[in-house]
Amino acid sequence: MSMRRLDRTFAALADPTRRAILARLAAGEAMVNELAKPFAISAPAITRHLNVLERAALIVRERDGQFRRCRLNPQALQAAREWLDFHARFWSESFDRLDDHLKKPSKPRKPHVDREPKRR
Amino acid sequence: MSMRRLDRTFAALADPTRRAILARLAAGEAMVNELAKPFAISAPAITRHLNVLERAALIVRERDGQFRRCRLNPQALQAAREWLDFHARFWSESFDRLDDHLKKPSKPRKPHVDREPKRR
DNA sequence: TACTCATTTAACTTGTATGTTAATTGTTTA
DNA sequence: TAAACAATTAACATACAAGTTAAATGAGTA
Repeated sequence: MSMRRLDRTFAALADPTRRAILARLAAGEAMVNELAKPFAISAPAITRHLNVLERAALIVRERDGQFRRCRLNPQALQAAREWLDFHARFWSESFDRLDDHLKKPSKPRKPHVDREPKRR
Repeated sequence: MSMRRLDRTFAALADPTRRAILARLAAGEAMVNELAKPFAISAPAITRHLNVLERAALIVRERDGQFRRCRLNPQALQAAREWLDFHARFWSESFDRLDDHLKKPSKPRKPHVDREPKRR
């Protein structure tokens, strides 16, 4: 799995407009102008969001006469899901180990640091 | 769940350096200089990545003497996981419906007549 | 053909992300 | 106390993200 592909997937998901577009497409295919309706941004801005989603392989576009039909590519979420699922589990295990360690320290740690990190 | 929080989480995950830092931290706590070792970027750049991760609540930092100890916050992945899991399932259902639609046009179905696959 | 509609591209503006080096803060140690 | 070390902040450069308006492209229709 390519790092860049994950980069693109996560970056595409980091925008609320794009997540909303994906949520709409989950209910079924749609044309660009329908996807644009809920948003107060220009048509070119929508086109750019769709470009980002397409480059991330999250959607597919095809011409349909005068229109352009958009639909989801459900496989594209998989890589991101796998990364998250794997790490979520791994993190929990890491924390279980930390718990054990804190409950039964094999040797005394440094004394408690009673200081907050400095805030600016 | 807040949109902005998801924004921050996904944006933080969109960078390979930050994902590598998280992967390292999954193996256990670490000080900043240890986290910085694998990367050919300056210390301030690492600090900025850690700031992004902290603002996304993916990590926690605390001073430990001369050092600063970093560890994961495993809960922070949850919102992103939930979004992805929900949508991944929803997308699949969406595709199942599409399949049904393609396989069962309005006329009574004829079980052994297979339609051609979707055109590209 | 000319007109209209859907969408994209071009050109530009603005804000944010990511990196740098130099200086600063806070802690440990000689 | 002075020097060394860890990490951050300051100040700056550059690249990219995301929005705008105006023009171009491609398809349907009078």
